[in-house]
Amino acid sequence: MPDRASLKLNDQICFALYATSHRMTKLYRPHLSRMGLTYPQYLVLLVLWEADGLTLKEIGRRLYLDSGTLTPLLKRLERNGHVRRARSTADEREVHVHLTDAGRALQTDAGDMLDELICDIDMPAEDVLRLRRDIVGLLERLLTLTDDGAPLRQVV
Amino acid sequence: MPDRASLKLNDQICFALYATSHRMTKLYRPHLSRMGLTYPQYLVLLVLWEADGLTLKEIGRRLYLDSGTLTPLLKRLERNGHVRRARSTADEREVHVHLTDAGRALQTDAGDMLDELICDIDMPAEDVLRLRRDIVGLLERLLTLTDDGAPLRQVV
DNA sequence: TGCTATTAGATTGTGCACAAGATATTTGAT
DNA sequence: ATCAAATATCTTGTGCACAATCTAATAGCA
Repeated sequence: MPDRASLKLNDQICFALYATSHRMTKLYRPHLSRMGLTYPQYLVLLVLWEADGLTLKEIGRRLYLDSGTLTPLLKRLERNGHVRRARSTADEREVHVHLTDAGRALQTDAGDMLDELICDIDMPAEDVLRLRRDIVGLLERLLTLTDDGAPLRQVV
Repeated sequence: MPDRASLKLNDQICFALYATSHRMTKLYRPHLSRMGLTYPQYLVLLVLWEADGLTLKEIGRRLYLDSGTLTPLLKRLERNGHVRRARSTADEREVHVHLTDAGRALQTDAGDMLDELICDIDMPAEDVLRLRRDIVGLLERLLTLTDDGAPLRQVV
């Protein structure tokens, strides 16, 4: 008979992820707050800085968020003057999201923020890169389990 | 002059943590749902299975959650018959949280769930352990920056 | 051309997170 | 003993997450 899984809190990798993710958000919060953003709003801007004018659907695909989360979030970003939402003329089901000048301008502030946070965390860049790569490895494994869309690998 | 930080979404370790944590919760959800629990409620039970009768304050310290999150969460756990809340007689400011028989009984189901999830994820135990240790290493670094909590007890 | 299925997004409802502020109890210094 | 500070919890308000459901637009096809 194989070992039973540990039920101790501090053995759970899911709790390590949960706590670390929230703590990281907490580190960003005061900086983002100064820019008038929340953390998920900042993620949307990261996406748009790379590819402006994407649809809600595509933003959601990249961030793993659905319309129930993004619709109100994008409305707040629009109300605060960071983006503009526009129905596609070609396909009126789609909503394209475009940066405003104000939204584009925040990219510089975000760069400054990241430089500062990286300095604060003060971990060897190599270690951070490796850790990110390992976490993404786990993420990809989870995606094959929960993504009912197009699983790359079938788990036996 | 040092390199500027990358603003690409997929270079952000914070996003890797964010996405992986949510995805992990998604993997737990159907199992927990069958047990009548949400993921944060399950975390509270993990704590109580290790040490029953803790105060709200101490549960919050271990999970890095404040009373604004825990008070309503514990009320739901109580409404669903998993725990009992009781003001301390010694110090009436404190609320001690005790497992009910039903709450204690869920520990067995949780063990079965974990065995199943570990099997689904199907990663070498060694890799998972190392990854958890590395994530906790980052967490502890973050705690020294935002610090108002006690560090995680390092296991193994 | 009509009908059906699919798709994109919006809405509703529940449950976290967490900041800020209120309340009640206890502690500690006079 | 008295009152100010500290402490534990509760409350309120904002903003995610996400399941479930709805609506409108489009695509596919007989």
